[in-house]
Amino acid sequence: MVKISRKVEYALMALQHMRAQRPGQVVSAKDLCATYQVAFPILSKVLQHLAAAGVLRSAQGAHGGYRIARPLAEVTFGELAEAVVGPMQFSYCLHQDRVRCQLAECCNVISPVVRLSNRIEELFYSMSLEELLHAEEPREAAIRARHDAAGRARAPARRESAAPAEELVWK
Amino acid sequence: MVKISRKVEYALMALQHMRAQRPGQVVSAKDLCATYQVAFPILSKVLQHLAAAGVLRSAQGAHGGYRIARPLAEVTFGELAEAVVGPMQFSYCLHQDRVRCQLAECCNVISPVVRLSNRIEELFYSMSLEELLHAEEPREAAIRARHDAAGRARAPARRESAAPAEELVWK
DNA sequence: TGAAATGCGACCGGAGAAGTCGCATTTGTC
DNA sequence: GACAAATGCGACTTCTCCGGTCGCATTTCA
Repeated sequence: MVKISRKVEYALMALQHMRAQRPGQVVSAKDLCATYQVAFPILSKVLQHLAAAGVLRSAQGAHGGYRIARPLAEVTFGELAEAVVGPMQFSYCLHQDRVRCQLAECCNVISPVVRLSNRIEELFYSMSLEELLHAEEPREAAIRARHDAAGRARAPARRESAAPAEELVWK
Repeated sequence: MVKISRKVEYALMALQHMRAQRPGQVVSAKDLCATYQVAFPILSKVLQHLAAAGVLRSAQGAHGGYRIARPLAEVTFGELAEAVVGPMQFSYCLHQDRVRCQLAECCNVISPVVRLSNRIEELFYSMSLEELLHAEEPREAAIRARHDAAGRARAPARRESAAPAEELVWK
């Protein structure tokens, strides 16, 4: 009855990855897809939503990509979820106009359901992404390392030698 | 991404109703359906699950029905949800054998997802039904009163006069 | 000018939830 | 003993939403 949306998992995966990059380092959706075996269009859309919500910053064009826009300690899980899957509707009861809930006339649990929804919402908006993603497990570090090595092999020291990484920072 | 299942709402409705009955008073599924405009088979199944979980006690046969088996302060929302919709699966990650998650090989968010799931589970198992249903709103009291009045009209003082309510308590 | 990236909207298929049907079983009452 | 009223339970259907796909526009670097 409570399932974390796949899109939210993808968002966490992307942020977990970016969190460990050098500051200002850009990661393209394509790269992330290759590393984590996710279909491009869907991960792409997730990243776009995160960018629209101000969690990521995007850069179009060649050598574009995404990077973290705000410290993850300042972003809550609730914000992330809402950015990726839209406003939360915990219950049929709570539809704005209540038009979808045919029980409205005789419902005796509106206040309990509201109470419950509030508790869940509080939880989500009290957890920062930093708290959630902290303490990367060895397994997770290994995956990222593998990805980074592959990236260097594919584009041998191009960015690193031709231009300092700092030039990739947005102005 | 988090929606309270309709069945859980039905369970809360039934408990909210029974909570206000006299101790030992039996309520039939049919009566509840009539009051709250819920299809009989589905509400019936919800009540059966609650009975199987020990939250309600059922009595078959004529004048049978359901009543609350344990003080609601001792039953958590988590128990209720699990009874009604089965064991919670917060994420694709967490399937026991992990066979359903094709990302397992390269997933870098297993620990965050577990952390998140635990927080939600803690919340659900820390809320008692008493806490959730307490302080019935005027609106909810009115609905129950309407139901009770209708019940007395349909079966005029039969149980009340012929036998004390206490005789309906399970032995 | 072309390649590489994001941005975005329309569409499709499948899993799971909600709801339906039908029948067996139990129990009180006449 | 027969009947009525209730729960018990499993198989089936219907529908909604989510994950995923496709295609094209736009931006930017070299």
